[in-house]
Amino acid sequence: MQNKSDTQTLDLFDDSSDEDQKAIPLAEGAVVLRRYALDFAENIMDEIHTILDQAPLKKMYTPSGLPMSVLSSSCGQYGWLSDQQGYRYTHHDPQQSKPWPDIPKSFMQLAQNAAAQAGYQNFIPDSCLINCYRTGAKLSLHQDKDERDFSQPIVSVSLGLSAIFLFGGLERHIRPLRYRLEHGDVVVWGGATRLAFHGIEPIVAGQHPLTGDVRFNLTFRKVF
DNA sequence: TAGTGTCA
DNA sequence: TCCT
Repeated sequence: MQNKSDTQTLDLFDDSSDEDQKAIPLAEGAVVLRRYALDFAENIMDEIHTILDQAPLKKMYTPSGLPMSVLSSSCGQYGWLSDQQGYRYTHHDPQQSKPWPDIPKSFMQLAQNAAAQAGYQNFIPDSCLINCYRTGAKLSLHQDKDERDFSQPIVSVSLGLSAIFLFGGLERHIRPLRYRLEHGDVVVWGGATRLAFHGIEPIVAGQHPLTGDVRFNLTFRKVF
């Protein structure tokens, strides 16, 4: 870990080899499980494509009408939506007028195991947001607070192109730590950090053997 | 912050 | 108010 140039940004640099699986603490209750999902990545991508056939990726707009750069879909009992009506979870994919696809068993197992590894037992998500990041796509610093249940953690799985993850504090003014998330990395945060501000810096153009020119992210939540 | 927003 |  070291500071970068004239900013006070805390940058975590990882010097371990690519195959190393290990837990890297970001804060109290927040950890990166490095390469945790690597062995399941091909299966996960197959499942993602099956889900997206049923519930296609869609560009979302903030309640103010501005476009988000990521493309989104969901699976599970609840799917996340954003439009002029606001942020919310629904049982149905409005574009398909049918329920969101189920969360595959392998996803449930991965999410539950990762949560347990991070110290959160019995995590049973009821929603999985699927975000697709193309070149330049980003997510500004925000909190996940549309859920009802803040006692359960967030489990985030990175696939394909890497991205700089921003992990801040409970208030927006706290300068976030920056961490480069790579294919197979899983981030878990909860407890005192459940409502931490977080985001993703613009994706740098690249190619990944499994996902091509994009990054996929799965975010598991317990909404209700 | 606060908003005809996708080029404010 | 997960955008600017």
